[in-house]
Amino acid sequence: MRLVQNSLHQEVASQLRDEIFAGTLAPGSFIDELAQCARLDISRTPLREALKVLTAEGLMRHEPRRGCFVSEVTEQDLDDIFPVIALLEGRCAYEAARRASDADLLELGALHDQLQAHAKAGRITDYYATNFVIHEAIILLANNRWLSQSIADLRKILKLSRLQSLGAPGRVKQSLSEHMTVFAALKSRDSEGAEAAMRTHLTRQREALRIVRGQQSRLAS
Amino acid sequence: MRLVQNSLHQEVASQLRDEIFAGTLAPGSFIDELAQCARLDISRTPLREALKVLTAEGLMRHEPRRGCFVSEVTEQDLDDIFPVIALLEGRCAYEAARRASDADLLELGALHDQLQAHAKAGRITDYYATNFVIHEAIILLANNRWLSQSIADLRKILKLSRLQSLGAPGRVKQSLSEHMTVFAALKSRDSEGAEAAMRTHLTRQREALRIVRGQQSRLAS
DNA sequence: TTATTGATAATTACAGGTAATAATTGCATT
DNA sequence: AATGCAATTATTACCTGTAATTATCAATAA
Repeated sequence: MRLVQNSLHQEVASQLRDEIFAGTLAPGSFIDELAQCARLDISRTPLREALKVLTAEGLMRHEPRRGCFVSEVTEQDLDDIFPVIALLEGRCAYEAARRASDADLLELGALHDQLQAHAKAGRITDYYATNFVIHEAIILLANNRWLSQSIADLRKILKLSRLQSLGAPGRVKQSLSEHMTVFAALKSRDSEGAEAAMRTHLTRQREALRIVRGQQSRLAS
Repeated sequence: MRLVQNSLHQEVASQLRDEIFAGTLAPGSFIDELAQCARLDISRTPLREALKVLTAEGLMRHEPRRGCFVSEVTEQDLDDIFPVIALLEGRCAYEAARRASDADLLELGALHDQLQAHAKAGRITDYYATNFVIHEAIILLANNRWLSQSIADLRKILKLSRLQSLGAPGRVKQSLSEHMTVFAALKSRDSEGAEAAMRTHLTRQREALRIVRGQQSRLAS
């Protein structure tokens, strides 16, 4: 039996990462090392190592002799990232259509039933959760470590900006329909159809997001 | 005027990265912290911070309480990575075909003349260099920060395994021809053609590599 | 001879101290 | 009153010491 506790700097990185995703550490905010050390009750070494990790992940930006700041995601970043994720997850769908076993498709089917139920009942949070699980499942089916890694890296940046694309009017229903199209293509082992449908889904996601953000900025002004 | 010297840990990370790419630090090798500190004449803090960065980049693997090891790239990794890069650089070519100005194409033309000259003269090293510049130029023309970033992340892993695809018989000539096809598509603003040609180029690169590696492993056994 | 256990040595992980640099504030000068 | 300079403060960057853990090696028992 081997019980290797994770390094403290990993734990700290994980903790800070979650706080960034939760918005507790807001984009642009400065990280006061001593304050964080006091708050987390650790010394400066593991904190600084954690900050280096988060910086390498793109979640923070480091200015020498000045300190670390939580990264900010611009509209331009979103415009850049979404097409790339669409490309990559499209490829996942393509591969998934070729590799998925009947058992895999059965599991996916159950997930899509859930998705449909959540949509019908208006349970947005649950819809988000199941939606996430479906995307993960398709990525997993592609069975390509580096494809997954690339997507995960980019999704981390998206997560930083805490998007709420389902807030757009009618978006849940539309999203569901797109998902069902992807799934139908997977079931019929139509790899190119699955790829195209997944790309469409993510492109529409970006458009829905633009609408929501447009509303929000209009409200703010 | 603002002259911010880079942090020591960044310098160290950069130095170690170069040594990994050069093969001085071989894949799988253990990093003795004290020995490295002595060699680089620094203390343990900046070294350890650098190791965290390289680990986050995927160039090293960290085992708690055991230390850092240079990552190893398997054939499976290559099989996974190349299709993803093909996808991403294909997209770059697609975008480049739409965005390149006449001046851009003129510069690219000059680079392709160089490439052709190096190939004809059998200057493999120069061919590699110009080939690299052309890829970079096309990536830049796509004008998508995160697309570039994703490619760079993956290329770092490839670089770790010090590939020599041009060692395959006839590969230089074939590679040149593929490049000219991409360039022709760019010149005629044929974005889909450019994308397809770039994908073909990188797929063939993987095949050439497989041949070279096959020969090498046969020699080794 | 091999396996297991205990002691020793080597090395990582974390803490805290010192030095260097950037930000800030107050004062003086224009 | 505003601006520039200087002194002070705050904070990062780096170094080193100590504790904790793992690996190594020898000795003993099966």
